[in-house]
Formats: sequence, structure tokens, C-alpha cells
Amino acid sequence: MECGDVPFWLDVTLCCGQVFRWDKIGDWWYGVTRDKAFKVRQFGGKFEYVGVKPAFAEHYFNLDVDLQKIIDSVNRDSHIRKAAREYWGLRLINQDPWECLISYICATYKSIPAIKHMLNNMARKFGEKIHLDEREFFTFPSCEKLAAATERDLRDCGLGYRTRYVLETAQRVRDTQINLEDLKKLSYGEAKRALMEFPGVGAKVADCVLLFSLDKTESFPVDVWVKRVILNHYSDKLQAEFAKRLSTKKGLSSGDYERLNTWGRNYFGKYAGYAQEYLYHFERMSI
DNA sequence: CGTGGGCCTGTCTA
DNA sequence: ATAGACAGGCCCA
Repeated sequence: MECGDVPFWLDVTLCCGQVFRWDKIGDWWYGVTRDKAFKVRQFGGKFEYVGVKPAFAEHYFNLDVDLQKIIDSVNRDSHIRKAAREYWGLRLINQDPWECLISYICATYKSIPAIKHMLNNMARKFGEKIHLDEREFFTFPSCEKLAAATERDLRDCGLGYRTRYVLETAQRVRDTQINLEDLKKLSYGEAKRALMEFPGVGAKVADCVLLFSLDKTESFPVDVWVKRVILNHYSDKLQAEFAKRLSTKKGLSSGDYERLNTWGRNYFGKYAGYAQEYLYHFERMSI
């Protein structure tokens, strides 16, 4: 799919599980990021949007990065080539770090529909109401708003055991006055360690936040699907013993996570996160 | 340091 | 229909 002379496939970009608060109504995708509601569509080969300025939309969808160059740089084998050809135009989105952090804290041990439900509940209860096309939308609540919420009100959003993680993370962000955007200035390793200080943030959640909101394209989140990708297509790259143990165990120990994560970053390089998204989506769609 | 069990609750399947 | 399994992990023993 092309957008002008830039490869971009909007539907896949918004469907591939990186971002949760977009919904398609007719041709248009409606979404909220930071304090803005906007709608976007790809129509007749053109990318159109209402509610934000061109620079905002182009930055949000990373349209200014050279996708061809990125895919060339992760082009290591026939499987990644196949995934890249199939979903050519899938782009990583520049999310707001705060919303991204809370989203992935909530995402543990949940399916995507359930995650969307939780986040929308939180926005409805604690966010600001805004309008577009006579429709109501809600901004994602600020850290002050969530930090001041009662445990009961948050729990009622369906957060379950994540309630105290969200509450304590919000309180810590508020109390330390940390600007999450500043983590962009740190190295991948430093920023990851900083994120993992927050309750409810382990290696996987940190890697998602780094990749989707802090410009760390070398991040390589490993979830059950990526583990599946590696076992199904890259097991020959791992030590036989290790691959065997992985395939017989259900979850991922922190040591196993570290090992797969490091493998991915070394194997695919600076843009390992793009490779991860293509592989992840390809695997999910081939069930 | 590595490993296993528990955890809230919405969805999906049988 | 309604119970039961499972979900894009994290934390603590």
C-alpha cells in the first residue's frame, strides 16, 4: 500500500496490536492521542486525516522514516523477507510514553480486546471529554488523575491485580516529577533499567514502551508469539538444548527472556523492533 | 541466580 | 447456556 510515494498500510499499522485506542467506523479510524481526537483513512491510495495538522499525523505514524532502508537493514533471511513482503507498509507508531507505559502494564496476561476495554474504561472515568464529528472521545488520564484515584475506582475499570501497579506507578511518576520523554536521551539499557523500577514493569513491558514510545528501535519485545516465531523459524539459530527446553515449557523465565531478547537485537540489529513487529503480525495472521 | 506458583477478570470455546 | 480454559507477564517465596 502506498501513500504518495511513501509505503504505508494504515489498517495493518493500527490492527497489529501495538496501539489500543483506535476504532474503525466505516472508512475512518478514530483515535485519541495526547489531547487530540482525530480520524484517519486511506482512500484511493491517499492518506487523509481530520483533526490534526500534517506534521502531527506524519510524526505520529512515523511517515518521515525511510521504511525501505529499515527493512533492508533487517533483511537477514527468507522468513523475515516473506513477512516484510506480506505486510509491507506496516509502521511503528510514535505513542505517548505515559499512555504507553500504563497500557502495557495493563496488558499483562490479557487478550487485546480486554486490554482495550480496560483502557477505555479508565479514559471514560478519569480522562477529559473531547469531541470530533459529534462523537465523544476521552483523553488518556494524566498521572495526577490516576495517582489521585481510589483503588476501588481503578479496580472497577477491570484492572484486577494490575490496580496497584497502575496506582503506584502513577504516584511515582507524579511524585518524582520524571518526564518520561527524557528517557529517550538514555541508552537502550539505561532507559530499560529506569522503566523496570516501576511496579508492574518487567523486561517485556519495558521493551514495548521503549519500542513504541521512546524511539528505541533496537528493542525486541518477546511475548508468547515471538517465542513461537523463534521456535518455528529460527530454532536453528539457538543452542539445541535451549530450543528444546523452550519448546517444552509454557512461559518464559527472566533468564530465557533475556536470552531471546539479546538474540533478536544481535541478529536483526539497530531496527530489530521493526523486524519483531512484522514477524509478530505475520505469525498471528497465519494461525 | 534460576524456577514455580499465584494472581484479577474479560473473552472465547465446548 | 454456563462452566472452564486461557490471555501479548510480574512478583515473591
